[in-house]
Amino acid sequence: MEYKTLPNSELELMMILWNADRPMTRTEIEERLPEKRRLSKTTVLSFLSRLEEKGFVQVEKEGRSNCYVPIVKEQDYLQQESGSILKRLYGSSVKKFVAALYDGDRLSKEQIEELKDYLDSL
Amino acid sequence: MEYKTLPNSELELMMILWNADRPMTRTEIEERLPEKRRLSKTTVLSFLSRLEEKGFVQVEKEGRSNCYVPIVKEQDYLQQESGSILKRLYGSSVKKFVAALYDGDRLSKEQIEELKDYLDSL
DNA sequence: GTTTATATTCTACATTTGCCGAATATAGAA
DNA sequence: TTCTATATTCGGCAAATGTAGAATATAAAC
Repeated sequence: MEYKTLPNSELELMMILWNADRPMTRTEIEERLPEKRRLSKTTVLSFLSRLEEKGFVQVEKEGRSNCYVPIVKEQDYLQQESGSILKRLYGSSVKKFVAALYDGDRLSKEQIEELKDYLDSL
Repeated sequence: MEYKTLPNSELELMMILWNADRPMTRTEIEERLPEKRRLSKTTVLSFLSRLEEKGFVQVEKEGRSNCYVPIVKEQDYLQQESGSILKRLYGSSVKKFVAALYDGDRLSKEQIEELKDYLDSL
C-alpha cells in the first residue's frame, strides 16, 4: 500500500491516535494536544474529517460523539515516510542522515550508544 | 538561523543547486531534472522566484539569463530539517528512525556496515 | 535597424493546508 | 416534553503549493 504524505496538522492527530492504541473521541484527542497548541473544536474535527477522507481513520458514532479509529498502521506509514524522506534528502544514505544530525549537534552520546547497540543486535 | 521548511518542488531545485556547487541558469537546472519530471520553463522560473523571495537563492543577471546562487548552505538546511523531522516522527530518537527503516527493508547490509563504521569513527 | 530566438516577468488558476464561525443535531436534565 | 449543553456538520476564507500561458524584454543574427 502507498500512503499519501500527511500535512503536519493531520499527522499530529494521527500520532496521538497511534500512541493511544485505542479509538478516541475528538475531545480526548484535543486533550492530548500540547498546551501551546490551542485549536478550536471545529478545526480539530476538520482535520479528522480530512483524515477520514484520506482513509487514515474510520469514524464510529458513539451517542452524540464520534470515535476515531486509526486504519493505517503507524509502522507502515512511518516506514514509508522515513524511506522517502531519506531518499529525498540524502539519496537514501542513512549514514549521511545520521552524520548530518551529529554535525548539527543533535545527537547525545546516549543516542549514539543506543544506536550502536541496536545495530550490533541485528 | 531558522529556515522555513521548503515545499518539495522548491527543495528539488535547491538540491540541484547545492549539488552543482556553482551558480546555474534556469536552463542548466532544468537539464538536471529527472526525465520523468518535465516542467515548463515558467514553472521552474516560478519556483526559483519563490526561492528568492524566501531568501534561499540570490539572482544575478548574466546577459539575458538569470544565474541562481544558493545562499542558504546545504549543510545548515539539512541539519535543521533532519532534526525537526526526527522529532516529529520519532520524538527525536535516531534509533527508532533507523529501526523503522530496517524493519521496512530499506537498509542494505552495506548501509548498515557503513553506518556502524561511521559511528565507531566518532 | 529589423527580425528572431529565447529568457524572464506577470498573471492566473486549481488544489491543499490551516483554521474557524454559524448552523444544526441530540443525549440527558428538568 | 422542553430546554440545555455539547457534538458535529457545513461552508468558507486566507495562504501556500504546483503548474503554466500570455506578455514582454533583449542579445544576437542579418
